[in-house]
Amino acid sequence: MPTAEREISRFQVFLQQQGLKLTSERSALLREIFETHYHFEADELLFRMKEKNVKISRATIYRTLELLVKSGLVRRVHLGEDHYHYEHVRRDSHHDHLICTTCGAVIEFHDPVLEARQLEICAKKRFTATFHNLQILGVCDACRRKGEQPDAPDRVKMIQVGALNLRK
Amino acid sequence: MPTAEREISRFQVFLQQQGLKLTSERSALLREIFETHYHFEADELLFRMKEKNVKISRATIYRTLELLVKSGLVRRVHLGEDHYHYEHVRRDSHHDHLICTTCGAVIEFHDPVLEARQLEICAKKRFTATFHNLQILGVCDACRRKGEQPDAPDRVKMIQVGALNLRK
DNA sequence: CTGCAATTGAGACTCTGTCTCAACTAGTGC
DNA sequence: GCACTAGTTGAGACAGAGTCTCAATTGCAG
Repeated sequence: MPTAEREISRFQVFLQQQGLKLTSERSALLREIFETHYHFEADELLFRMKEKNVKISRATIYRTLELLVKSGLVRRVHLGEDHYHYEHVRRDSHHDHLICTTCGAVIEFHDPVLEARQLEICAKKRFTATFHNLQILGVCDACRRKGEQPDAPDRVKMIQVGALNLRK
Repeated sequence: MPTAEREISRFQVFLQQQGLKLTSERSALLREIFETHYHFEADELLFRMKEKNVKISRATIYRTLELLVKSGLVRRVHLGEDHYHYEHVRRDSHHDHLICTTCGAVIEFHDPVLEARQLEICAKKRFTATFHNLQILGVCDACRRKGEQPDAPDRVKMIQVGALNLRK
């Protein structure tokens, strides 16, 4: 469903509020982001734009991503361990991530009970939360079935290999 | 309480299991880490070692930190937004972080209810969790009291400034 | 005490992300 | 519609975190 138009107009409103302009580069990027699913990285975006013969510089990508994060249309998430990852925000559907350290799979989930408890904790500490970020690292069902090595040294090696996989 | 000796021997056991060696550099680093409280960064460690006239290269610091993370003596955490932060693990006292985006303060907390719920979620998804990482971003009590600007444009600016502060 | 595998340091390298500045536009006001 | 100007762009230099290489060194098993 290539309906990035709604998001583009939301972005335009945001830009106008800040006295900024909607350029062709910005809308091209937004279109690319909202036509793709799930998570992406800044350099991946640069590559995809090049592939489509849309000329756009790295600086502009980073600058636009910053604006998109501020506008709330895109969210920065920590997935693997490395650098930033981004995900577009369709509605206000917040979710967290289970990350398989063996195959790198990312499973999204949303749990109202968890969210509510977090707010309770913040209230107790007189902390005004604006955002949170939860990753649970471990082994997904598929990977667990494949390799069932129980002893300690092997497990360490497995984590090592998993980390490498994560870095793509 | 400068009792890094217990951790050093735990590390040695780990190293031996892996067929690795305990060098003077490694124990010096471990001592430094366990004599300090709370969070630190790799380059900060490099600087502190230089200050103490303990010669140790950047490569060795990174290599040792990797081993320490694998051994479970040190944990990698995402604090601000940038790069890695580390914290030593005294016992198995896991905790999460509230991070003030205005002043950069880090408040640790631990909540068994939250942990239990996370395990329930993993069980439901047939995911075997080994570790998790939760940061709640927001404004701490002190910062909230200081600046009480309610209107929208200012809030955006505040978040912007907060992000800058975080980067030290 | 010896041999050798593991480790170290120095510095080159990579990668992500930021900054600069001259050239270029969006879009407001006329 | 046109001109003006503040905001934007691209190219590439730059910065900082982290990794890699390789020759020299060292821990430690035998």
